[in-house]
Order: sequence, then C-alpha cells, then structure tokens
Amino acid sequence: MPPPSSITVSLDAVIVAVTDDEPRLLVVDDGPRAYLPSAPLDLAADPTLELALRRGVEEQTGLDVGYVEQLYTFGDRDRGRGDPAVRPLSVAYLALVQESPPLAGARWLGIYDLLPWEDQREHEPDVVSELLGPRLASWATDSDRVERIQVAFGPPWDGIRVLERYELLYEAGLVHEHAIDRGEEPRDAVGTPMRLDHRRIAAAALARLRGKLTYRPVVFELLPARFTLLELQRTVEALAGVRLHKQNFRRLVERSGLVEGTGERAMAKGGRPAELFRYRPEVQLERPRPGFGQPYR
Amino acid sequence: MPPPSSITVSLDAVIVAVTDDEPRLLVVDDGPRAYLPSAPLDLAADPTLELALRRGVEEQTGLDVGYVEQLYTFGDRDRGRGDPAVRPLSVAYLALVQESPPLAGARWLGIYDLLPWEDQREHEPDVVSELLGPRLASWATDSDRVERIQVAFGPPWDGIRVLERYELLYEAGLVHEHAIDRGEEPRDAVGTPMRLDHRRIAAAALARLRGKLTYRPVVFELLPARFTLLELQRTVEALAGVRLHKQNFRRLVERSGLVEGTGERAMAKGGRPAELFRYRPEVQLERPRPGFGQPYR
DNA sequence: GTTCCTAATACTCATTGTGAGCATTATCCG
DNA sequence: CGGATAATGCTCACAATGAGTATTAGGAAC
Repeated sequence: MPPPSSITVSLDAVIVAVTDDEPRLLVVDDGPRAYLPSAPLDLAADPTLELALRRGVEEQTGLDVGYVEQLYTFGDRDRGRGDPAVRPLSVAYLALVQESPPLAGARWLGIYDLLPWEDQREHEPDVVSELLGPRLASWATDSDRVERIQVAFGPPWDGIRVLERYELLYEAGLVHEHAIDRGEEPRDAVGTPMRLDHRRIAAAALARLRGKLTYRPVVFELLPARFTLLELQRTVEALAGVRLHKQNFRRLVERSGLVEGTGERAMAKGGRPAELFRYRPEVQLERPRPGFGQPYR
Repeated sequence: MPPPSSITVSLDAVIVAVTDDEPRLLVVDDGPRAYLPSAPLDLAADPTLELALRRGVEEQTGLDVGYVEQLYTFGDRDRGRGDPAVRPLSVAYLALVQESPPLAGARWLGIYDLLPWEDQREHEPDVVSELLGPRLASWATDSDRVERIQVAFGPPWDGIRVLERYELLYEAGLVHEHAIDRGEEPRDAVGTPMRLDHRRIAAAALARLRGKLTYRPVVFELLPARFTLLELQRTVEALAGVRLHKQNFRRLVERSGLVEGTGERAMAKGGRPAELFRYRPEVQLERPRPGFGQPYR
C-alpha cells in the first residue's frame, strides 16, 4: 500500500442543543452509522476555516449556527478507513444552538446515547458500575491500566475527563469502533457507534463544553431568551451530567449576576409558577470568569 | 491572483519553559523576525500529527519535548504572506519543558517581550495603563469597542483572555504585525513582533497554559524534580502574570496534596533555607481537578 | 372551596475556604 | 554579634459551600 500522496481537509461540526433536559447533537445519516455534519475545505470559496464550517453546515443541515468554536484537529494516519492514498485531516468545531428541525437526512441524536456512561444524573442503573466496571476490571491487568481507570472513572468523578474515558473504553474494546476499526465483527459494547472517529470527536466536544461551562456563560446559547431558574439548572445538569442542589444553585446563580429577573412568570406546570429570568451580558464587564464553576451539590 | 490550489500543513510548536522567573518560548531566527519551530507534515513519515511535531522540533532545535498538547489550527486565507497559490494550514501545539541550550539558530525568547502587557506582576511601569490605555481609549470610538476593551483589559483583569487582548491590539494597530500584514511601514507599537501570525499563536498558547494551570498539575513539567515552595510560587506567578500572597499560596499548596516534602533543604540564598518538595502524582487519584485554581492573592 | 400535589422561594446553620496580616525562626554576610 | 532575607507558623474576620427545614402559590382532584 503506497503512502498517501495528498491531504484532504474537512471541517466537522459537533452541533449541540439541549431539549427536554437531554443534550443532543446533530448527525447525518448515510449507511449503517451516522456521522457529523462535515464540509470539505474549499480553498477558493472559504476565506476562513470557520466560514467554511458555517457554509458546510448550512448546506448539509439547513442550520444557521450561532456560537461556534474550534475544538481539535484530527489527522492520525489510522483514523480513516477510506482511500489509503488520501490522508484525511479533520478540523472539528463545537457549535451551540437551540434545537430546530433539520433538513431531511439530518437528525438530532442524544449525546448520552453515544456516551451513556457520561450521564451520572441518575444513580440507579449506573452504566459505569454495573456494566463497564466489571469489564474494565478484567481488562486492568497491570497497574498502569488500573491507575488510568481510576483517574478516568473516579472516584472522584471528574465530568471533564470525557475524552480520557472514551479512549480508555476504546482501548479496552468496549466500544464498537474498536472492532470496526480493525475489521472485526463488533461484539458486545456500549453506546451507539458513529462513523470513523466521529464519536471520539463528540466526546472531545462534550469535554470542552463541560469545561467551558465553568468559566464562560455558554449555557445561554442553548436556552431561549427567557427561562426559569429550574430550566437553567436542568440544562446545566444535562451538560454536566450530574445533579445539583436546587437551593444552592439558585443562590449561586442569583448572586453571580449572570441573570436578572423579568417580572413575568412562567405558566405553572405542576407547581407554583416560576419567575422568568434573562441572561445579563453585562456580567462579563463585572466578573472575571462568569460561569457555573463546578459542583453546587 | 488565482485562488490557492493546494494546501500545506505545518506543525508549529510553542515550546515553553520558565527560567529565572520568566516564561520563555523557543524561537528560530531567520531574517528580521523570529518564528516558531515548525515542521511540514510528512505524509509518508508521520503516522500522527503529534509525532510529526516531535520530529520537526527535534530536527530544528535539538529538543526532545516531553509534555505536548494540541492548541489550535490556523488556516485563514490572509494569514500567510507567501506564495498565494498555497494555502498554509498550521496546527499549533503547546509543549512544556525545562530550559536547555538549543541548536544554533534557535534561542529562548521571553514571552513578555512578545506580550509585555500580559505581565502584571509589577505594578510600577504598567504597560497597559501607561501606554496602551490612552491609545486604546482613542481607538474606542464606539460602544462596542469600549466594551470589548473593558472585557479584555478589565478591571477585573482576567489572565486567561490573552488572545482577546492580542487580537484587540492587532485591530487597534498597536502591534507591529498590523502594519506588516498590510504592507505598511511599522509605526510605534508594543512588544517584539514575530513572523506571520506566530505571535498570535504564542498568545493562544499562553491563554491555554494559564487556563490549564488552574485545573491540571502542568506546572510541574516546567520544574525540576525537587523545588522549594517559593520556586513553585514564582513559576506559577510567572505564567499567571500576577503576584500571589505567599502564606496563602503555601497553605493551599500544602493542603492540596499536590506536593510532598522531602526531608532535604535547599541551600539558603539569602534567608532561612527552604525545604525541598516534590510533585505527588497520586494527587490525580484523589482529587478531581488538581491545579492552582485562580487567585490566592 | 377544601385538600393534595408539585415546584418555587425563603431561611438557617455548621463547616470550610479566602484574603490579609503579624510573629517567630533559621542562615548568611559583614 | 547585628542586620538582612526568607521560610514557616498562626490568627482572625468574613465569604462561600453543602445540607436541610419551612413557607408559599397555583393547578387538579374531590
């Protein structure tokens, strides 16, 4: 097999929304496994990488994404399974939107369908301890593996280590891509697989998002202009993958200056009606790193 | 001018060390302005991007870098000034090392020579308020600019917004690259310029490093195996660009579990001899985000 | 219209963490 | 021996955090 003789650059987008307290990302169907919206870099048409991405996403999904940030560039030799004469380079972006119906061919897919172990909001049927725990334990044949598992999966659980966890599960053969990449028959594994390394890219995106949440007011990109504090909390929880203590969350949010009450109240759905709040962009002028820094258990 | 017909991918490295309480980066001299060590991606020889980078750095500077992490990919049309038929794509990496003498042609350059306004450790001749303040003020002709300046330069000062500040100064014409990029004669501007957009890349690296400092034990990559708490503090201060309260810093560090005392003491240089400490990697097994989270004024 | 149910909001409280200093101790240099 | 210079120890007021308990306001069931 000759070495690759040319490079292709594609822009791949992890477009995230949170609906019904579930974080989702936009995928495109083609064949057995979904993939991320993607655009080849058009040297003539695209003055910047970000514009190339926006154009591609628009064409492929009909979405006009607002907040966009570059995530990571993937370019390892073994990442593709396509033409060996071409080396695919993928510049991945993270975009945040509010969910809207996409063009035919595209659809929203729950991030925790891809990465079920990342959802630690409910303790009951914990994928980690029930399913992965035993299998990881039997894979952990040396102290290095034992330690990596402990760092990645805790305790203490560190929400930000999404990519570390995915890569560990890949190595341990507990995600389908492991088998697929080596042409084997996929055996029992966890979560919905995607094409190529797109699930890894999604993991990188979730990691970045969880990190950013703590020091930049990015959640508001995912929320409507007005929202209740509980909606805000549920959205943060959905992304962080953990439950928060309601009263303490409210306390923090209110004194953080991130939001301000409008006098209006939301129609009650089951209980006392809540006040509607809106994001206060001026917070950026007042505090150094406005965000939802860690816990609030 | 025809559109570019081919893509070149280069790997650029921001290699950082801290010596004499000054953060430095490794640059290569060639012509009037220095540039970052860089390697073209060799499709045949390099299985992964990171390996390509390591190979390139080795060849160009003789350095074997340890800690490496991908930073950002730059690929905008206007970033080069070279052959218009080629679109340069640069995948930038951040590497952390302890300073050692490089090959001829390469040398260490103080990061705050590049970005003087980022050093807020001494208040006296503050580049921001003295020099940049007035010039930015006269550039701030609309409320959007006023606000961006306020967010970027504070108060409150946010150490992490390095890139924002550089880009603002670029737009305001206060760094040499602004003039150079448009073929004008460089007029009065601040800091040592670099080739192409390499100073911007350095700014991105410093931003990343400052962020990472707060939640991962990366400083220890820059320190010898044994160090005093003051050396640790000075290194953190050098990177963060701010002074910290000594006793409080010690308190935090000691109870963080990041380090442990060896019984040894450093030879005194002026005062009571300090105990030598070493990094405790096990901290990763115990605490979720071990680092030097924010202030400690 | 009472009674329940559910969620929003208000408050309390013990504990820990932070920002600022003062005090004491150990070496080196004259 | 008397500074000068750091390293270390300790205190203190105040803010932030983790966990609860208590109260209030609508909608729906009876």
